[in-house]
Amino acid sequence: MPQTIEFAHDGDVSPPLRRLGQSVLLSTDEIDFFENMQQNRATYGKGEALISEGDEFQCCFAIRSGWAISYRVTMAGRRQILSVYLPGDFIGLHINFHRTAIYTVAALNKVEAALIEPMRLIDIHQRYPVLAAGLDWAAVRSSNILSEHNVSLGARTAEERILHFYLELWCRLMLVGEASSDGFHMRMTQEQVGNALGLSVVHVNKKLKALCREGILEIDGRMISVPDVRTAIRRADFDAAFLDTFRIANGASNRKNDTRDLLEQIDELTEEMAERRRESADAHTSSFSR
Amino acid sequence: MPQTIEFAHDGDVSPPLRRLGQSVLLSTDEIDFFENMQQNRATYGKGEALISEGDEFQCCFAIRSGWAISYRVTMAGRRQILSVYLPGDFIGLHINFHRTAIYTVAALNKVEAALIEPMRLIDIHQRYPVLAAGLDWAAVRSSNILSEHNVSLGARTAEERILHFYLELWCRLMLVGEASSDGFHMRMTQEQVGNALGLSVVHVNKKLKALCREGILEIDGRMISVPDVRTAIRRADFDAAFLDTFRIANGASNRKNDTRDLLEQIDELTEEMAERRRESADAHTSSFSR
DNA sequence: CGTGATGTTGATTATAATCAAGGTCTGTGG
DNA sequence: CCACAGACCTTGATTATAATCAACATCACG
Repeated sequence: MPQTIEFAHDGDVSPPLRRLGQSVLLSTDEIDFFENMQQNRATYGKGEALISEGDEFQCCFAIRSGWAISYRVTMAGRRQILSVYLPGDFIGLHINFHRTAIYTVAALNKVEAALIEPMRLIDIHQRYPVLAAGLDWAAVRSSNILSEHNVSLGARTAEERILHFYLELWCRLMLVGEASSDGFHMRMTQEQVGNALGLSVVHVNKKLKALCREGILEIDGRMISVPDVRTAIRRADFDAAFLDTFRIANGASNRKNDTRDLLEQIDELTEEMAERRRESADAHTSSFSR
Repeated sequence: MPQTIEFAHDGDVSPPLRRLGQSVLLSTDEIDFFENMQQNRATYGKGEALISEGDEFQCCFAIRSGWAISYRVTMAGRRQILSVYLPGDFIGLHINFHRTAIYTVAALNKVEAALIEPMRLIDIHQRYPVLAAGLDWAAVRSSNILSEHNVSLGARTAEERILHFYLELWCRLMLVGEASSDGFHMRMTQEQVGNALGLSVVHVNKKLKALCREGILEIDGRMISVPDVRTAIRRADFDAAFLDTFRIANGASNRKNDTRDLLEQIDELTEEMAERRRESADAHTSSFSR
């Protein structure tokens, strides 16, 4: 009940709350508490570090606007981007006790974040179980995204990786109302995409061009659109299950209808893919080796 | 206080408890509760699935003995191993609410696991905060390991990946008393190593041989040893920070001294590496682009 | 024994990195 | 208003890395 009231005007809701509200049914009490909790804010300019490798996590961040990335640099000097944080995402959840960061987090463009002290998180777990479940859920989701990236890096071709990555960003942005069925605004350079996908800039560029020539992607400056979602999903081996899009499709929301429809469509395609994958997995062998 | 008593005879302690005891100081109450919680057990034969992709997680697992892996299969038929679960590890932590698994978990050899229902986990979070913190910690660690694999897959050469992986397993096994400074028993085939590292069997084999020829690894059947830890760590770009080995080095334990010494030594080397990495990161540029 | 799983090796091919050079666009200061 | 610098994108040529293909060796086990 409180949900529909709140969601009647999505615009008044902070992106982090919107994300939580999608996976969990919050009471007005919890909503108030959570929104009030975001008073303590900070903004970061392009390239500025929110956390540096080796530092101690002082608190958790909830992104209210802008994009951020986490990355590590190998001794050979190669940079690996580990995750991309979009509006509504949390950074450093479950840092109840001080821990040193094993990666750096930096703003890709101007970022506004709410700072959430560890005490608050403990509070939540004791007093607001549903809200706590939502946060746990967010942590699990980010772990799932990490797993999916592992699959991309280890078992997909350059083309699949790139397409998969763009589809993932598109879906995640739609879920927080920052993209429509028309496409999305890409805020990473091709070099950064390469650093996320373990590919060189040059290779990213060439495959991107090839995808455009084939009509699978459309790129106009930094605007990305996907003319034929169905083939794109197939070509990318994209299975949206790891993003939990389906939960939203069922929940009430005043999200523009075309966006919701598209997400639903993607979920259906995902189902098909999953089935086909199960079949081929069976065909592989009875045991699990190879 | 209770900790030293318990740890006076490590052998009587379940591997999962041992792992938790390393990161958190448990009371006798919590220890009793946790050990009693593991009555409900199951064993799985080689290749048997603990969880299948698409299934709903019914409960969380705590590995008491044996090795397990989680993996996904792409539509192209490539298998990507996401994580390796060793004795003392948890699978599916933070599954308070039912979720469908996005990967399959299968036993590599005979596995004995304790089944922990979601209710128990909620119990723990309400009644045993320290134990809960230990479990949270374990979840964060497994996420960190996943991140490290991302770095390997995206930014390290085949040789580095392989060496890094072997060093990781060795350290993790030492932490639960399943390996010594002499080396460890490898329970994965080269094909499985390839599936974990995004490499073909053939390539794994060749690089492994090359590492042996160079005297960096010694392989006798399935026994692996590392003659010169220092160079191995350097060659692998190995930074043990993601495994939290240091915590143990400080804690009381009757682990064989040579093993503890070795872990301490590895942590020191890790520190050196981290410093050098920070320097080169600074040298890179003031801003973060490239 | 023979069969299947695993490890080993060389030859060939494919994929992506690296190198090199130029192009476009944007913001800045003269 | 123009010249310039810096960031980003684009393209072709060359090289390196790892995949694939194809045998064969070894071992454990029924």
